[in-house]
Amino acid sequence: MRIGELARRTGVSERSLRYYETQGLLRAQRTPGGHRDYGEWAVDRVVRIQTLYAAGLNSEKIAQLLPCMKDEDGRPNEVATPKLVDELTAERARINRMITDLIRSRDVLDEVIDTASAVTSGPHA
Amino acid sequence: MRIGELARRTGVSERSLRYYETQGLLRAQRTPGGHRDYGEWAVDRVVRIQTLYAAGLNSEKIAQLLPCMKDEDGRPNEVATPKLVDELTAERARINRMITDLIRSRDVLDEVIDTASAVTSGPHA
DNA sequence: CTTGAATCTGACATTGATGTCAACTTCTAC
DNA sequence: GTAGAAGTTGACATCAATGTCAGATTCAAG
Repeated sequence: MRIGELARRTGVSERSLRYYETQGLLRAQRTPGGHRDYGEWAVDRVVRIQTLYAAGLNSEKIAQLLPCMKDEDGRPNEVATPKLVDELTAERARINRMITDLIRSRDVLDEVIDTASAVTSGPHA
Repeated sequence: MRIGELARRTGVSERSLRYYETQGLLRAQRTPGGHRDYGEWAVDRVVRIQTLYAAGLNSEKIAQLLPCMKDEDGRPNEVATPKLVDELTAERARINRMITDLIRSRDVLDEVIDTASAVTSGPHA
């Protein structure tokens, strides 16, 4: 498929897809005329990339991580080096802190929302 | 206390504390000479601000939200308007998506880390 | 062949909290 | 009162993914 279809199917802009390529996250075959040509695997790949970006990993880490993830054949292409494992462990801790924080913030929002709802619907006691 | 101490106690840079003030998030008394003078309450306030920033809320939302949060006296100063409640509900949904995503990413990291550990410690079967 | 849609590259802009630096002022301890 | 630490404002830089635009090329369908 070409970049437009991949963008549509993943919800990621063409701009970003091209950027991923420059970051070594997403390779593409080229047509004789130079247009990118992606296989079906690209959809999963882009979703993975997005998920990892959302978790606060940067391009470099993702580029190192992707080949260590299980592929559609159920096995990774590479195994993480000790150095990478260290970095990923640190990322994991950061993600845990982030989750804790998000839950705390969500609780705050819930409280404020609940309070407002209780007031606008009128005191019941 | 003055800005240096507040920065030290909260782990937030003086630069950021001044920025919070411009965003209407943190008020300060001033000494006759113009130096900021914070009460004890400021420590909690800054921690809250940080937590909300970490959850992806921007200054404007935080500024609206803070007065609706329970204070040290256990009751909010303001109640969220319906419009704000709508926005906060949207933020809540976003936060939930973010948490889901973070957990997924954490699982991925765990898998990669476990795989690498299993390999470097030698296959046991 | 032609035409319009899609894609290409490259450059520049944006965002928003924070870093950093400069020049000046205030505070505090002696 | 003086020195040095700490604070003040204002300006400019940064980061990293993404938006946007321009000009040129390719693709696909008639």
